Amino acid sequence: MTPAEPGQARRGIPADDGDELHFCSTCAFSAACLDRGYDKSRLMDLHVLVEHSPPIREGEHIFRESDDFNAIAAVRAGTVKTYVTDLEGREQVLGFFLPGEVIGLNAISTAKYPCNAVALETVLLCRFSFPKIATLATRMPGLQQHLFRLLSEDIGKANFLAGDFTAEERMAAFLVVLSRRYAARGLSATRFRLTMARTDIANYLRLAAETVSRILKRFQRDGLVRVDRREIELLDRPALERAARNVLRN
Amino acid sequence: MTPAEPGQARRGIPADDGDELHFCSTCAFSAACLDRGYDKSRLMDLHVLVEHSPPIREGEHIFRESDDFNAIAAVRAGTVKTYVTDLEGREQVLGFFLPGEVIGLNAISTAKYPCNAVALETVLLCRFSFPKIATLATRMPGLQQHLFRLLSEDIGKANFLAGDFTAEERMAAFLVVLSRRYAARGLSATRFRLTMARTDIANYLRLAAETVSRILKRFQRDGLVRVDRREIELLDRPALERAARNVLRN
DNA sequence: GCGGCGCATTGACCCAGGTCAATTGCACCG
DNA sequence: CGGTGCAATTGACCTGGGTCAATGCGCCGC
Repeated sequence: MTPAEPGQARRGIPADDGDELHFCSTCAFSAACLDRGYDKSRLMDLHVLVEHSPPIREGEHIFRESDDFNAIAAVRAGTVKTYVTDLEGREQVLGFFLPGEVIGLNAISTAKYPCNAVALETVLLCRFSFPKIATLATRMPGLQQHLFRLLSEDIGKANFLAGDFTAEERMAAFLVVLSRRYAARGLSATRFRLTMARTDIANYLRLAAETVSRILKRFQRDGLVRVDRREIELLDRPALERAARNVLRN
Repeated sequence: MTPAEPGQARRGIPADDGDELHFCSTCAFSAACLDRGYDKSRLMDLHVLVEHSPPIREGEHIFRESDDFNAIAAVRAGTVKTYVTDLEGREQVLGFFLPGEVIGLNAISTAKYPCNAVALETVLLCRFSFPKIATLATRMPGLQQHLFRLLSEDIGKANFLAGDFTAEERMAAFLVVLSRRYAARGLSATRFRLTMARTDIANYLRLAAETVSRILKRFQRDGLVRVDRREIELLDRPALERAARNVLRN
């Protein structure tokens, strides 16, 4: 079972025999199901089709480009990086996935994973066979709705990288978004660990690693953040939000 | 009813009274339903929940940012541009939608349209109430699958803009993709009309309009294309594909 | 403690593409 | 047919951020 995380209660569904039907607290589907009431027999269905992965160690791949698609997965612990490599073998980071987030959604259309996914630290997953969860969704409208929403959300996330923003705007937005995502999981919004290397951040933001260094240094000089190796503390959140406002638009 | 288009047969489903249940030939859902066999009563359901829009003239909006989301729509004719405006009022073009393509999918997650959609020429739509089509999808697994696929596809399209590509790569990829999309609709892959202004292309590709001009001119000088106002002919498709290979990765 | 490794930082330089300012050219119109 | 207006083009110049090369620094094994 998932270790309890700071600031977040473990979720469980009382079954009528007094036992509890446990969902891992970070699983992206537990909240959806709990929020809409449930039909116990169907939650059982959902529970049964989950497969909790053994720990995946740093550097190990979860799937590779053009592998057959069969399952989506919610990250339970750790960080997953997705990337593609271009024809010259250069890596292009597509995204980072934190606990509670779902990987593999972009594989549905082609039935092959269109990118690689690798663990940046020890990772635990909940895997869901996609055919099975889709079938189940036909009987659980709430689940279907949740899947539609997850997919739709990911379309919107594209804008983050798509705009022609300055290096500073990108970096600020990256930090603010990370902070929000950690906060949504009940972790600190102001102090957290950058679990990815500078080169990965740079690559993701379509910047040079050198630029990331320089911008972080500038942010630190201006009192926006304090950085120590991979630990970061956001000191002036409003200023960061302001710097990111064109990217985040709210 | 939709006027027949060159190179594409009109689709119809024979009903047992000898009459035909017509789907507009460009509607994104007709193919999905026809390809998987059908249950006539349910196709009727789908047919009934379609609302064919009256013509929307150039410059008219289909929806605006933060409008309540209620329907997705397949483009039947014309081109739709989606865009957002940043805090300084500058426009950011998110995409162009040609006949057969579906707009509004990125609105599902928030229940509000996250962008504006405007007609670039006279546009005809098939609107589908989203709650209704979602409900219907629970009874038509093929339709649900199709919706999942459409959504998943749009996630992938993001990469197109996300990479750090050169102006030349972007422009070449834009032309190749347009060509493929027209070809998929049975139109010419080598001669077509750029239905959007240069500034829109530039904005979409995150380039300056001047750069688009210069690149098109360079392509023309090198014999890759012939451009006349908004008409374009692709003369050296292999060279364009080569120029776009890093973006398209295949 | 020492050497080596890999990530991160810093500095010097350069260039793709942005910006600004004209100019062209098509379309529409009275 | 000249005038008006907007999109597109062209040229001159500038700069954000990339590239390259060197250096720093925490960490690990020995």
